[in-house]
Amino acid sequence: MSSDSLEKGYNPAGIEKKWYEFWEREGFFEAYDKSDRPPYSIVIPPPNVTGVLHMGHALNITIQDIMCRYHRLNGDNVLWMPGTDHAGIATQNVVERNLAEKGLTRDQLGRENFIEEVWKWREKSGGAIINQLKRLGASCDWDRERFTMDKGLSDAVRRVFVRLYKENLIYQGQYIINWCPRCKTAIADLEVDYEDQDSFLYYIRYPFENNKNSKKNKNGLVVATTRPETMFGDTAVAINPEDDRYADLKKKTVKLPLTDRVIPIIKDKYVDTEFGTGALKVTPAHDVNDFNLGEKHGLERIKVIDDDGIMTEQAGEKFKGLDRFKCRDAAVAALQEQGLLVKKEPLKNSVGHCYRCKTVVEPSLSKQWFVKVAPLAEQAMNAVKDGRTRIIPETWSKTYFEWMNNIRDWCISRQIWWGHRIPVWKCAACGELVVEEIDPEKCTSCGSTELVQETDVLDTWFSSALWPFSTMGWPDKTELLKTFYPTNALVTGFDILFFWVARMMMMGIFFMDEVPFKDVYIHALVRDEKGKKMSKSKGNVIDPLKVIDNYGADAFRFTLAAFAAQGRDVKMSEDRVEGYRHFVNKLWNAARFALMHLEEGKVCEIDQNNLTTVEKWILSRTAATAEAVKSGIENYKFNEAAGSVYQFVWHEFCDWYLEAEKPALYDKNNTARQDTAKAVLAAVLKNILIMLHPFMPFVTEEIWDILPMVQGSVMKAVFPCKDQTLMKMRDPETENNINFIFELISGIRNIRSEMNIQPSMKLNVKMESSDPLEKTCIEKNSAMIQNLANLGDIDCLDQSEIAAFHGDDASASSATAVVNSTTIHVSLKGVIDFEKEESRLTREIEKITKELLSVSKRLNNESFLDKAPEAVVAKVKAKQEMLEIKNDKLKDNLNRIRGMKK
RNA sequence: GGGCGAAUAACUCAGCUGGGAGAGUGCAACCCUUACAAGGUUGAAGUCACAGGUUCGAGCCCUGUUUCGCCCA
Repeated sequence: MSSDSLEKGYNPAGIEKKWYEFWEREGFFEAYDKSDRPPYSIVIPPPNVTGVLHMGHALNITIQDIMCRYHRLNGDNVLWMPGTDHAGIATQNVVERNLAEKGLTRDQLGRENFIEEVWKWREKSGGAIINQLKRLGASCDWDRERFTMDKGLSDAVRRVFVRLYKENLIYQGQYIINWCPRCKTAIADLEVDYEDQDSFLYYIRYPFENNKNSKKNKNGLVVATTRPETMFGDTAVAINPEDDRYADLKKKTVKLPLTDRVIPIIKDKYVDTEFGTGALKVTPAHDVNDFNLGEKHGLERIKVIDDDGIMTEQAGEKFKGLDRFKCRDAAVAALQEQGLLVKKEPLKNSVGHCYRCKTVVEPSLSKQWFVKVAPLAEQAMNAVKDGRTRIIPETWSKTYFEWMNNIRDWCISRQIWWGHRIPVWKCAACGELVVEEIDPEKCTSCGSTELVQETDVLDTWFSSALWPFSTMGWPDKTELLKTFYPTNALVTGFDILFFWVARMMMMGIFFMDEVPFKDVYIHALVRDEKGKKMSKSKGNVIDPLKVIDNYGADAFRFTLAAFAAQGRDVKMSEDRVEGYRHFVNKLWNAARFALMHLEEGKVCEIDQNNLTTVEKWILSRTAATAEAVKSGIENYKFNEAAGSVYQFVWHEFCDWYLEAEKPALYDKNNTARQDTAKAVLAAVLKNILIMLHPFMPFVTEEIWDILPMVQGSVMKAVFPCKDQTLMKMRDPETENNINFIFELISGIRNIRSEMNIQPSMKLNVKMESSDPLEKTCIEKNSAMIQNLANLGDIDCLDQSEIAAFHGDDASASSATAVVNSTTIHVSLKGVIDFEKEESRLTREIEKITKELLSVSKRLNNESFLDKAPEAVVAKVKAKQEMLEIKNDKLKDNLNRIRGMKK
C-alpha cells in the first residue's frame, strides 16, 4: 500500500470491524488446554444476561483486555473465559413483563412452559451484551463462552449443593429474611439497598391493664415506632433494665391497642435508652432485631403482613386485606381516635429497598435455605491474610475482612422459577428429605416413589460463586482446570466484592482446595465529569457504544486506561476521549510520515556502528518506555503505563526524534546514513505499535498491516522487553547528552520567541563552554542544533577565541542563555532590544537566586550535612555548584547588556 | 452511629520506602516549516484544605479541625 492512499486523519469506522473479524477468524483469542507456554488466565465477571453495556463494563473489560493482550505479546498461553449469568430475578421480570403485554401471567403458563419462554427469550435477545463487548475489542476466547444455566455449570451447582448439605453447611429454617412483595421472593441481606427517607416517628401509648389512674405518664407505656402497622404482630414491649425512667415500674404487661391482646413487658440491655421513649415494641415476625430479641426471650411470632404486602387475618377484622402502607395510615387514625397517639414527629430513617425493583423490602418470617458461611469465611479470610490471594489496592482487604468478620448466614433460596431448582425432594409418604445430585426415583428411607421436589430455586450468585472452576469443566478433572486454575487475576469493581469475590473465594477454597485467583484487582467506579454516579434518573449516563461510534474504540480505551489510577474514581467526559482521539491521530500521522520513507526502501538492519547520538537516544528511550509499560501493566498501574507510552510517542518520538531525523531521511547523497536512519525509524515505530497494542488494538493492527517491514498480525509480535538487543540499548549517558543538546535548542528557541524574532529568520550562534565534554557534545551534534533551532552559523569557540569574542561588539549585541557550563550567544546585531534582554536576564537571575538560596540554606545547616545521607548532600552540592556557575555567567551577560544600553 | 477514602495550577489528576512540586486539558503570544492546525514553538500560572507535632528536611509520617464522597448499620 502506498502512503498516498492513506487518509490524512485516522478514521476508525470500518477498520475496527475488519480487524475484529480477522482476529476471530484466525483464532487469535484461543487458549490451549495444554501448552508448553506459561499459562495466564482470567475469568470475566459474567455480565447479567439481561444487561446492556455501561461504563463500568467498559472499564472492566478494557483493563482485562490490556492484561490479556499484553500477556499474549509475552508469549503466554492466555485464557480469557467469557460468559453471562442467568440473573434469576431480573430475567424473570423481563419475561413476565413481555407476557403481561400479551395479557398473560406466569401462573397461567405454568412452571415448565414459563421456563421454556425464558429460554426462548434468551435465544432471541439474551446476551446482547456479548456483541457489545466485542465492539470494545475484548479478546475473550469466545468458543468457550459459558452461561450459568448451561448443563455443565448446572451439574456443578448440584454437586456443590449436595456436598454442602451433607456436610451440614446448608440448612433449612424459619428465620427472618428480606422479602420483596413485588418479586415475591426472598432476597439476601446484600441485595437490599438502604436509602434515607422522610418518615415519622409515632409515639403510641400502650395502656396498662385495668388501670384507672389518670396520671398521664403512668397509665401506660409510650413506645416510639416508624412502622405502626406492624403493631398487630407485637408480642412484647421491651425496656432497658438500667433505664431510670422505668425503675419503679411494677407492671408486667400492657394492652396492645386496637386488639384485645395483652403482651408482656420484657427487660433487655439491647434497648437503646436514647431513642424515642426507651420503650420498644417488639415484632419478631417483621423486624430482624426484634426477631433476635424474640428468640432470646421465647416470644411468639405473629405474621401480620403476607407475601403480597397485604395485612393478614392477624391484623384483625378492621385492617386485614389492607396494603401495609394504607394500614399504617388507618392504624394511626384509629389510635388517634382512641387518644392513644401521643405525638408524631418527622424523622429521617433508612429504609431497605429491593435492589432489582426498588420496592420497599418487608422483613418477614419465612422458611428458607441458608448457607452456614462462618467456617467458609474463615478460610477465605486466611487466604488473603497469608497472601495466597492479594487484593489490590491493598486497602480493600480491610473492607473484605470487615465484612467477613460480620458475615451472617446466606439465604440462598428464591421463590421464583428461573434458576437452578434446589435438588431436594420430600417424600410424601414418610416426610424424609432426599438430597441428591441425580433426580431420585424413590425415597431413600421408605422406598416410596411419591417424591415432591422443592419448588424454590437458588440465588444466582450461588452459581456465580463457582464461576472460576465451573466454567473450566469442574466437577470433571479437565486439562483446562489443570492448566489454568487457579486463575492469575480477577478484575472487578468494589461493588461486587462481597456479592461475588468473597463467595468465589469461599467456594473455590472449599471445592478446589486452592484459591480461585492469585490477584484481585479492584478498579474504580466510572462517574460523570462532575464525579456523580451515572444513573438513568439523573440523565447523566454516557453510552459507551456512542462514544465508540464518535471517537473510536482505541481512543476510548486509552482514555479509560489513562484515568484508571488505583483507588480513585474515573470521571468520564467526552472531551477527554476527544483528547485521546488526537493521540490516535498523532500516531496515525507519524506512521504516515514513516511510510513515506519506508515503503520503497529495503528492510535494513540497524548498523550499530553508524548510530548518531539522537538515534542511540531514541533506542534507549524505547527500551526504557517498554520497561515502564511492562511494569505499569504488571502492577495494575494502567495510568502509569498509558502515561509513559503517551509521553514517549508524542513528545520524544514525534516532537524530537522525527524532527531531528528528517535531514538524514531526506539525504539522498548519503545512503549509508539514510539507511541507518530508516532502520532506526522502522524499529522504533514497530516497537511503539507493539507497546500500544494492548491499549489500542485496532489502530495498531491497521498500521502494522500497512508497514512494509513486518509480517502477520501485531497480535503475534513479541513485546520489546523480550528483545535483548533492544534492551541493551539503554544508555543513560546518551540520554544525558541529548537532554543537554535539547536544552540548548530550547534556550535558543526561547530567545527567539521572547525577543519577537521571526521564526523563519536564521540566527547565528556562538557557543562558549568551560567543560570540554560539553564542547565535544555540541560539536558532534551541531548539525542537529542548527536544524532544530533554525540557525545559520553555529560556532563553538576555542579557549583562545573566547577572550577576543568578549571584546567584540558581536558579543555585546547578543542575547544569551546558559545551560550547564555552556553559554549560548545568539547574535542579534541590529535587531536586539536591550530593554527586553535586560528584563529577560533579570528574571532568569531572580529565579536562580531563589533556588540558590534554598540550596545554600541547607548546605549551611550543620545537622543537614551531618545527618542527611551522603548521596543527598552530594546532589545538593552539585546543584549549588551548577547554579553558581550559571548565576555568574548570567550576571556577566547582564552587565554587558547594561553597558551597551548607555 | 461505625468504617474507608479524598482535598496539589483555572479544570482533571500524577507524585514510589520523606530529599524540595509534575502532566494533560485550558489560557496567552507567535507560526500553514515537504506526517499531523485533531498540528508546531514559546510563555504565564501552586501558602500542596487548615492548625499543631515528629525530623537536618514534610505534599508524603503522627494528632486534631473543616469540607466533600463512598460503604455498612
